[in-house]
Amino acid sequence: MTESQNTIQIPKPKIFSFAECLHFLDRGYDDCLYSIENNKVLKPLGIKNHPALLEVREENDALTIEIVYGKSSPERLRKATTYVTQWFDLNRDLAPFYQILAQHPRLSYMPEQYRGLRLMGIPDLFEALCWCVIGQQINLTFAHRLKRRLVENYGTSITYRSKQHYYFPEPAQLAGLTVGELKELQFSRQKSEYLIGIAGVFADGNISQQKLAKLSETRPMLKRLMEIRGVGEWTANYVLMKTLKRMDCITYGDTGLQSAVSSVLGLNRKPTRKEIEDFFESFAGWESYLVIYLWRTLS
DNA sequence: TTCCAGGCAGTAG
DNA sequence: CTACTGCATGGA
Repeated sequence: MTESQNTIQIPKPKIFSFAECLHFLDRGYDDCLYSIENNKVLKPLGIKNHPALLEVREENDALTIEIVYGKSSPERLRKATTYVTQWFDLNRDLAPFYQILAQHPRLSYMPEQYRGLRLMGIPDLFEALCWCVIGQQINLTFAHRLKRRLVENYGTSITYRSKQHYYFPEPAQLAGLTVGELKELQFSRQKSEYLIGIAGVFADGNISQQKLAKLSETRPMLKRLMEIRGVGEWTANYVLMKTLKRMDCITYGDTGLQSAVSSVLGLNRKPTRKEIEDFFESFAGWESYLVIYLWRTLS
């Protein structure tokens, strides 16, 4: 590898559709943390003090990552590869999941219909938790608007081709905010308190992605997360599937999930917790993916 | 106008 | 344990 090289290719896994993944990223909401144009994704890479902008695109049998802004090096290309691999969940073999789907009386259409859709992650735990709090109990359009205000006010950015590309703010940047400052951005008092509190425990090192990962199993991770004020069962399950890639998470209470399950079961009402548990029973070890695929039926 | 959205914490029984 | 309520705002 030469010093000037600024691209690297990742072989595509067996069951993978870049188009399905892009469909998720670009399903009509205004996300401020990446941008999509001509089937290419632009994303600032989270290496502190060394800003870089990645472009991810599909080329033949590979995903190509190009560092289009900032210095490239073998080390940074390695980090970019790790990041994209987590983001697109490239190291997972979906065949066992598709086998279960194929046997399901109502979901056997999914392996074909949504073939290659991956669990698109949020590799950073702090960002994932904040995003959950922002999204709690409000519609997704408004949630994206709130996130953009937060990011544009308190995050750093790089400018590339006269467009700004933002990093999510660091915990320390949000920990010092006041409720009043966030209320000016139209955050509710409750959301403001939750966000500032979460930023505080991250800034203090009280909790971290590494510490959480050391708990090694889903249940203690859920318990630990739910000790944080503002983090309930929905949020804890959401971040475990999106950030730590736990495969056995069900976002109970999620209105979208309830609506999808209700529709599949033909209930005409909200499913009970037990009905959701029963529905997921044959998907042991793939619950998170089933949630993602059920959400896919809604968009 | 009314209802509710990818919830949570607090309270009452 | 379950059931209920207040929170806050904008979309549909």
